[in-house]
Amino acid sequence: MGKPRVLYWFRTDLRLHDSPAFKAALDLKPEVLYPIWCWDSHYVYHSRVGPNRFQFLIDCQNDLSQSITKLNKKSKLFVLREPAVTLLPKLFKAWKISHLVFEKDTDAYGRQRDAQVMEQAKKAGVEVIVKSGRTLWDSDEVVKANNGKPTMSIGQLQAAGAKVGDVAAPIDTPKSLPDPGETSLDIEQTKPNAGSDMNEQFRDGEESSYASGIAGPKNDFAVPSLEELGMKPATTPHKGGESVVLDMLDGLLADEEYTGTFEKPKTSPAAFEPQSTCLTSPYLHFGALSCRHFYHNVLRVVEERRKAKKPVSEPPTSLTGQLLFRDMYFAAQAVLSYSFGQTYNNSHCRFIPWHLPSKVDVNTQLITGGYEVDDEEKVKWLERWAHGKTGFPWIDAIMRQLRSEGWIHHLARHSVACFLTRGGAYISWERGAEVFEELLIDHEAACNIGNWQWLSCTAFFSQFYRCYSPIAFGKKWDPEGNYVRKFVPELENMPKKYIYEPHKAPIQDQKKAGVFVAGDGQETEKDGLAVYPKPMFDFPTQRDICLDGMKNAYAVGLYGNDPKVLDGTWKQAFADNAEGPTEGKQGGPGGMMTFEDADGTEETHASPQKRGAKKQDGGSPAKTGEKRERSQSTLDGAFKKKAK
DNA sequence: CGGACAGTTGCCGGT
DNA sequence: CACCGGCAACTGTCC
Repeated sequence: MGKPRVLYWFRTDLRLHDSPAFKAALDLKPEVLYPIWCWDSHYVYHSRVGPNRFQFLIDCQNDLSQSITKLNKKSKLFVLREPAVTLLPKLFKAWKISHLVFEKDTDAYGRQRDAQVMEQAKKAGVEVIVKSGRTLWDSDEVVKANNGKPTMSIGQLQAAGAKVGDVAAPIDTPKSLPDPGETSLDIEQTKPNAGSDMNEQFRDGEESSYASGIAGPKNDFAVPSLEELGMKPATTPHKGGESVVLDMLDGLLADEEYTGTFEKPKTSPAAFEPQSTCLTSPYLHFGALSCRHFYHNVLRVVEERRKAKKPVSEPPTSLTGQLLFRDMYFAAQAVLSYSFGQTYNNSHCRFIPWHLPSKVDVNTQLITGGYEVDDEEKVKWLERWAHGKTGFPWIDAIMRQLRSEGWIHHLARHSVACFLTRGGAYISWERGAEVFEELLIDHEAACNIGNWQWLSCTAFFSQFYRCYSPIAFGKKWDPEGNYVRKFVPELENMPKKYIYEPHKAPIQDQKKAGVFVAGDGQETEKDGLAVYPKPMFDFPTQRDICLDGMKNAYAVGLYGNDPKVLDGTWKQAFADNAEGPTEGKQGGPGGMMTFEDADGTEETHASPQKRGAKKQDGGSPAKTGEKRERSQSTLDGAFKKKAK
C-alpha cells in the first residue's frame, strides 16, 4: 500500500490553529492532502441563513484558503459545489482517496450526514478519522459524565467537564502542508434538490451556485459569492476569517484588565463603536477561532493577574465562563438531538401554550418550519418585532441592529427574547429562534435554542417574574438614548425625556424632533416628516397577562414529551380563556388548532372570536387536582383584572 | 421527607 | 454609585 491520500473535509472548523482533526490528517504523513469544502444545499436552501452570515462564511473560507496557499502555493481550500453525501463517494474514486478526516459534529443534522458519509467511506474502503474539536470537551463525553443526561446548569457542566479531564492544550498551527493531488475532475455533478427555498426573502436574483458545475464558473474551486447565491449584499460591518480573529484576540489579551476582570452582566448592551463585549462568537461558530485556544489564553492572563494579586473574575460571569455555557448547550443538544430545537417531544422543555405554535409532522415528530395562526394580531406583533417596528424604541433599536449588523449584545438578546415570549407578546420562542437564525452572523443552533429556552423560561431558567422592561432596561444602560438614536434614526432628535416612550411626547415636541409617532409601522413618512409607530400594545397589561399565563402553565406542569402534549389532550388541562390557543378539549400536537384524530376525522377548534368566554371546558385535571385548582384561581384573578 | 439554598445579568425605591 | 430588601415567588439539588 502506498502513502496515504487524504481528503480533509472542512466544515465549521475554518482554521489552521488548534485543530485536532487537521493535525490527525497531517500526522498521516500523506502523499497528497486535499483541503475541501462541500457546498451543502442544507445550508444554501434548507437552513435560515441571511446575507450577513453567508458573507461571514465566505470571508472565513477565503481567509483560510489564503492561509493554506501561504503554506503551500499549490494548495487552497477547494470548494466543491455538491453536498458531501452525493459527492464524496465519487471523489473517493476520482482522487484515489485512502483517508477521510474531519472534525466531529454533534448536532442532529450533522450526525445524520456524517453517519451516511462514514457508511459510504466504509463501502469504498476509505479509512475515516474523526476528532472532537468544536468544544472544550467532547460533548458526548460530557453527556456520559453527566449520567447520560443533558447538562441543564452550568454547575452540572463544570462537574461533568472536571470528570472528563483538563481542557486540551492548544495545538500549534502547521508550518507546511503536503501538495494536493491532481484536481481535474471527470465526474457528474449531482445537483441538489432545491425544494422549498427558506432564504428566498434575501434573494434579488436566481440562486446559481450549483449552475456551473462542481468546480464553479471559473473551474477553479473558488468560494461562491453572494451574487452567485442571488443574495442582496451583506450589510454587516463584521469581517470573518481566522487571521482577523487572531489579531482581535491579540488586542483583547493585551488588555489584561479587560480580559481578566470581564463580567458579562456588567457589560453594556447599549454600547456600540466599540461594543462592550469582544465579538468572538461568530468566529467560534465557524471555527475560525478555537474555543480551547481562546480558553487557555484567557486563563493565562487571569492566572498572571491572580499571582500579582490583582482582581480577577470567575465563571460563570468571566470570559471563560462564557465558553462553559457554550459547552453546556452543545452537550444538551448532543443528547437531545432534533428534539432539542423544539418543544414538541422534548423531555426537558416545559410546555407552555404560546401563540403561533409550530406545526408538527406527527409522523416524524418534528416541527415543520411553519406555524399555526391562532390569532392574526399575533402575526402582526411577530412581524413588527422582527423588523424593529414595535413602537418600543429600545426593542426596535436592537432588532434593527440585528438585521443590519448581524450581531447584538447578549443582554440585548435577553431583552428582545423576553419581550417576544414570556414578557410581552406570549409568542412561541420557536418563532424568535427562527428570526435569530436568519439574522445572526454568530448563529450557533445549540446556543441560540438554549438561550431562547432560557429567556422564555421553558428550560434552563424559571424565574419568570424577573421580567425585562422595554423602557427601564434600556434607560438603565443608556439614559441619553444614544443607542436608540443610532439605530432608530427617526428618533435621533427626540428629547431624552421621551426617547424610550416617544408616544408620550406632545405633538409640538414630536414636530420639533421631526417625527410623528403614529400608526403601526406601515407608514414611514407623512407630510415630509418621518413616522415612528405607536407601541403595539400596552406593556404593563401584556406583562400581567404573560405572568398569569406563565404561572398557569407552570402549575399545569406539562413537558414537551408528555403524552398529553403528544396527542393533543393537553388542552383539557387549560381553561378555554387561558392565554394562548387553549380553547377546546383537544388540539393538535404542539398547539395546532386543527388535528387529525386517530380515527381520521379532523376537528376544528374554537375561533378567536370565542376567546374570553367564561365557560370552562370541564376537562380532566392535568397532573394533580390541586395544581389545577391553583391554576384556575390565578386565571380567574387575571380575568377580573382585565375586566376592569 | 422537608427545608435550605443556589441559580450568569429584573425593577423599584430605599439607604 | 453600590448595595439592599421587597416584590411575590420559580425550579432543581443537596443535605
